[in-house]
Amino acid sequence: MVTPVVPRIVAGRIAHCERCGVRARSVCASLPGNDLERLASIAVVRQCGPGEVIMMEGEPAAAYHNITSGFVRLHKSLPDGRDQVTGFARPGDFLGLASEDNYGVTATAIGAVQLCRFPRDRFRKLMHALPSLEDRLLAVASHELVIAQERMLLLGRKTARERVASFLLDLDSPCGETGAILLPMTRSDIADYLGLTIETVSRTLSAFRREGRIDLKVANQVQLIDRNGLRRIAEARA
Amino acid sequence: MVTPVVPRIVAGRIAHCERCGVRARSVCASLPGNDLERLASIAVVRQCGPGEVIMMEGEPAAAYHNITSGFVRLHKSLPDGRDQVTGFARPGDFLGLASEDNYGVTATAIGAVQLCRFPRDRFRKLMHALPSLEDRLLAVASHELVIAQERMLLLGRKTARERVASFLLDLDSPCGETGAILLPMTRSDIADYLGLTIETVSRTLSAFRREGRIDLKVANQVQLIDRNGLRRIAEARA
DNA sequence: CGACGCATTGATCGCGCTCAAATGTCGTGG
DNA sequence: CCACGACATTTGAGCGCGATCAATGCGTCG
Repeated sequence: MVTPVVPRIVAGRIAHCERCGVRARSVCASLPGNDLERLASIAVVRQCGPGEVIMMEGEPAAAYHNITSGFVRLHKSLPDGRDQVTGFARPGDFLGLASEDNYGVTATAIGAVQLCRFPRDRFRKLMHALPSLEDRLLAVASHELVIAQERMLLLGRKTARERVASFLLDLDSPCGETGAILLPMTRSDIADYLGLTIETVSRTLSAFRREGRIDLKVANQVQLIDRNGLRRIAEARA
Repeated sequence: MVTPVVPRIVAGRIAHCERCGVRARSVCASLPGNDLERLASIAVVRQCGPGEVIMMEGEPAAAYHNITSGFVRLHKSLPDGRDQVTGFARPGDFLGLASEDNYGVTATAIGAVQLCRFPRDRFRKLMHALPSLEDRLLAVASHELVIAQERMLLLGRKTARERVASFLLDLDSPCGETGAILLPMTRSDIADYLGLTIETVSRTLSAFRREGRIDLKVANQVQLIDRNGLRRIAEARA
């Protein structure tokens, strides 16, 4: 078994922020040492298995969460089962911001997930005491809004090819320029993210492979070959 | 000519917040009298004609805006002209939140628009000095995110009938239960908002009229008749 | 009046969905 | 090691919703 960067912590125990591998990427980065301790004091570490629901659309927003390891699917559903993934969350991402009194989306663990849970009231009180934390949250929320607007353009106006190309390029940057992209999510997740069906996603990936734009070693491992070509497709240029 | 609720103010003049008709609806509502004056001191009133661009996607985010009268179209475009309206803004709404260093969307005046312009740096400085203002902005951003997620579900997964029904019901509440809904935007705006074409929007509205769910007195005046029926369609129930 | 812009309606097309089958992948147990 | 089943992915065939192309209606303004 591979040793994770983040040390395994028993669920329910207090977080050890100073050793946390995602601190630099997360909202916690805005806090100096002693303030970080105050945040840590209200955090509870939680473990989730694959498919486990972290928070449920429509239910009272009891807590905020910060992912320390694993991937999470954020999604909304229609009564007949149609599902729209609004986003994927990675280690360091903050969940629950998109809430008023009730959660707006459901968060489901894709694989094993570890996160810090902050009870809503205590977190909000602390946020008011720590201006740099609120600053950071506003920045995160604004950034999420920009992402959301980009996704509306994708969902409302882009073709299947453009959607899949955009998706591949979005995944590209965080994973670095070398090596293949590892997809933590299934075709079904991707389809629900892009507003398509699994078949269309699969067909489009196969087409990109035939055209020499990508290489599919295994189903969940994509190597980008012709980034510029994909970029042209994604942005609908030429 | 109809006298507007908000007194006409010459462009470039300082705002008169205490007389402002939209104060209760906007971010300014979070501020007590003397703080409001500080905000007013950095505000510049601006007038825009129909079609005028208030801010442009990709350009440096030089200022925030608060609409005091008129309607605004927020949208993103693809190089080939395809356009996605990410939202409509009404009096009291705050623009520019969805920005990092550059604007993420373009804001275009639909009719005549009047707004308060806050230079970015001065506004951010003031925001840090006035916690209740930053609080309010975070609340606004969170709310916008919830709206955005709902729209992703609509754009990614709903049928044309479901989209149009959702649109009509969304417009319904702010306009009250009685009388017809006045649509300030064109069919083209609605289509770009719903990820459809003008023809499909028009056909769907006609279908709803034939089915006795709505009444179309004139093209931009819709009377909802069967709200429950529309609700069933919008939510894809039964 | 005619010209223009916006909305509606009609006819046809095509992208992406649906239904169906084949193929691949992985874990489990003989 | 292979046989087997469960499940994810790929591929194929045909269809339908919404787009496209085109014509008409309709209100406003010069």
